[in-house]
Amino acid sequence: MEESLAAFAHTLEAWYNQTSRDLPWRRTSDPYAILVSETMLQQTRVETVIPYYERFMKRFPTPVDLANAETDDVLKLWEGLGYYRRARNLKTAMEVVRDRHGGRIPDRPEELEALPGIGPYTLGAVQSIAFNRPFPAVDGNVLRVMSRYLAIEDPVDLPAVKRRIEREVARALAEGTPRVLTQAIMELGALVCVPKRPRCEACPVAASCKALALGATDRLPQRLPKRSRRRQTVVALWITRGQSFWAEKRPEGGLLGGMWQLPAVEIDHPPQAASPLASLEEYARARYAELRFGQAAQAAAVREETPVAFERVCEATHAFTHLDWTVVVYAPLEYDQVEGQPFDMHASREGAWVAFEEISKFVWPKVYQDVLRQLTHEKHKQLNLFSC
DNA sequence: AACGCGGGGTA
DNA sequence: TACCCAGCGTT
Repeated sequence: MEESLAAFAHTLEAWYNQTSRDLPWRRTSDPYAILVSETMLQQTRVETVIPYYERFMKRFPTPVDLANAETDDVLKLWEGLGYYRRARNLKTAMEVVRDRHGGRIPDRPEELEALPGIGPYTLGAVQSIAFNRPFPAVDGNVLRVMSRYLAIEDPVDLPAVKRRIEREVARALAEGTPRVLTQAIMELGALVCVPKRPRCEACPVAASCKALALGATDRLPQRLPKRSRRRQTVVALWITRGQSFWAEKRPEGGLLGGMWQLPAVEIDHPPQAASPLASLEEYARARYAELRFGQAAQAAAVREETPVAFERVCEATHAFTHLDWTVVVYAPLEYDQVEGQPFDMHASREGAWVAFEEISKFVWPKVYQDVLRQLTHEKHKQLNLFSC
């Protein structure tokens, strides 16, 4: 067993040294650069990360640069990458590094692990890749590779299975060069030991792979069943004033935290509210009345007295991991005539009139980028509204 | 242990 | 469609 694990390590490292891809974060062992790349790579593909990583490192080359940055500027560079909490945690972590570690990423595991956003995987990645220490970094790739190599039939989601794989990887790392082997296992998972139809004929450790010997590569790794997605209809408002429209900022925590959107109502299916409104247009009217005239009873009264007609101007869908959105955008038809000049918005959260030309200064979720592209397409199709 | 949290590529 | 991706934090 010891012997086969050592062979596994050496064979894989030799393969990696010959065939590995040239990726930007592999040209350095700067712990900060490794941490930035590993954070971006969480649940995110290499090809997606590369341009984000390049821009990010150019703009925030050191921990202190990131610590001193504005959160909105950090989010702007993260826009489109998803899981925006990662960006906030990374900045917060670098504030700690600036204030308590002299601006250098700490190398002690306990100090590293205490930083927000650094979990078991990222701890292992930084320790092994940046500091060349035998800490296992077990991600989806490694779970797949090791569950096949060892023919582990239990679901890899189980903590006990993950612990076993971490143990095996740690032992392998002790037999080799951690900064090489950690990346070698992941590289194997990314290029050869892929989820569907693994390319076993190209695998350097096929000869000792138990799953291949058993003909089990197609059914491994086993995973626990996924839960189904919730569905929501989002009724959003397109309220224009000249060449501007009204937008608001989402709350800092939670889904798409701190990003901008059209004023909207998110409606569950089936409805969770005690008294759901009769139609999407009713939701649009209620939200609009709230914006114009303020909350609650006042809004309800005004809603009755000053009906406004709405036009359905655009629609978009978006699938999150845990949520399905159908966004329907309504525009009030008459307010411009009713109100020939700017009116006060009783926004319950931070809001702004956004000029079409200044859309790119704000941070938008993907689905609202789609919506805004549709709504501004005719006049502005020649402009690139979203790039920095 | 279960859930919330983005977006995109692939079969 | 469904699955999965260099996962983490909260409850």
